[in-house]
Amino acid sequence: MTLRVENTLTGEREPFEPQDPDSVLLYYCGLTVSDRAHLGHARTWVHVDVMHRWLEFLGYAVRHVENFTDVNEKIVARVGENDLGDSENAVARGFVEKTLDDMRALNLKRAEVYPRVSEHIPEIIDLVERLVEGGHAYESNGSVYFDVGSFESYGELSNQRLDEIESQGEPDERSEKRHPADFALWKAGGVSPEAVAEHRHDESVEPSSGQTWESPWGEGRPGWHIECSAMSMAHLDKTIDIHVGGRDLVFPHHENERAQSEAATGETFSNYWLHADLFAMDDEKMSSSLGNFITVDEALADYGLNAIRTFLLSGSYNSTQTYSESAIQEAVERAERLERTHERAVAALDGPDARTKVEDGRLRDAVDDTREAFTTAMNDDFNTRGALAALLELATVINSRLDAEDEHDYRALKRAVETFEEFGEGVLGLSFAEGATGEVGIADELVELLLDVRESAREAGDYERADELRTELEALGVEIQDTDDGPTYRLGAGE
RNA sequence: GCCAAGGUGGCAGAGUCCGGCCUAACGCAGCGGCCUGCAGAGCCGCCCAUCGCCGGUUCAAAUCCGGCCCUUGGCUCCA
Repeated sequence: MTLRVENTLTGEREPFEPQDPDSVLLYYCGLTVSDRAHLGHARTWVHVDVMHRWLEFLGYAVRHVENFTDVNEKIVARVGENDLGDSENAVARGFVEKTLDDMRALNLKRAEVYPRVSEHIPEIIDLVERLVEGGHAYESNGSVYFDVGSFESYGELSNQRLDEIESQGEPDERSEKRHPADFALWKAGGVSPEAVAEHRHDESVEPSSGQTWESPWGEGRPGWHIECSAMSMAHLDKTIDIHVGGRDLVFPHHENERAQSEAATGETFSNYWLHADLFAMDDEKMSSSLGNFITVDEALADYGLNAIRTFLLSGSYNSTQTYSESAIQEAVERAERLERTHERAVAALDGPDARTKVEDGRLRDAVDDTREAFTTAMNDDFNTRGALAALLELATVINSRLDAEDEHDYRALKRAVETFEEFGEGVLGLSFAEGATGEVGIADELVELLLDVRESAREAGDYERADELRTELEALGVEIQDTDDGPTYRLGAGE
């Protein structure tokens, strides 16, 4: 059973075979740090994170490189705004820090490196020089353009025909370019006032033109696409196994990246191109520029890690997902079901009724079936919804068996718990750790105390008082459940 | 206009590559029952789809072929 992935380049689902059978070189086209990250970014991150985790589960050493674009006119447009910073670099730094916080909060595995454009100007210049020397690029008024006509398979990734492409880049570039589809590798001077004006949020601030660097063609800034080629080669290799990013980047960004990389090295840039589909809000793409977004930190604060990850993983990465309150609510329920079942299984495993001599065939079969179903789903182009379904089916059997029998199969229960942790936590990145959904410490002791008070009331038949306590605790985010073994509770988000 | 992805039950969303186990997965919502002082959780069961439309291939199609309609994304910054 091998992994199959949908390759944008060929348009087909093909068996995944890395160059080195033991490792995977993965480059993820990361964020332009000009604003807080939103759920759309989180969706792609979480899916790429699960890909990373699954590849490791399959035994590959994953070398994951993910850039931050910190040189960009949208960043320049925000210089001086509020207390974001008084230079392009300072603004970018602030958002990089926030973004890393968001990533950590989403429980993403760390990349090997998070290279930034501003740190790779020499590599970018080198690459542009090679392209000029190789006849794939030309200088014009201090700017350098890639000659699309010099790369015969230009347009193959995005299925564009050269004669259908109207023009790329800003209007003022047109007169400098030989072919309208040629794109900038290096741009003379700073960011133009028009470009800055287009993205400004605060008109009262003195506009900046951003940083510039010395180059063989004079002062200037790197073009948007060249960065990923340069950083990918600098930190991975000329040829990588997987290039992944959002579907909105296929053209022109990835098309150009591929063209310039392969023109420079003469070798395949990436063997597999994976694209995550977008996240929509009211049937419209969620995006910073449209302003219709929910930030990652807001979403996490409202629903918690497990619900958000479950929500984002409830469809496949390569299909569009639409935000809706009811879809999130569904994810909340699914995530809680997994959490509760895990908790219950652990309690049973550690309790006196888990016996080594008991053999529960149904539970054992269910664990085997789950592991197989989960693996099959993940190997089928990372079908996370199917993987989640497998785990939820196991949850039903676990609950059913725990309900039905007084004594439990210790070994089977242990494997079931391990399956939850290995797949649910290890692969899907959920967290079943104690206190994952709330605070621990003194709060627990206080809740225990109130539960004792409530139990006394119940024993005395004062249900009115008992229900009142339950209702009030619930409003504070403490869910009480009465069971045969006494009351239990879970800390939730509260109101 | 060109390119791409998609149209499956009230919602959400697999399955479509390799046609039959799909009388359509997992789940949310809803309904009934068990359990419970009650509630919740859990369990058992039920309800709701012939898979955008038309035609074709086939013993057999959500799955293959052709045409059409619609939605979204890209062609300007964007995961």
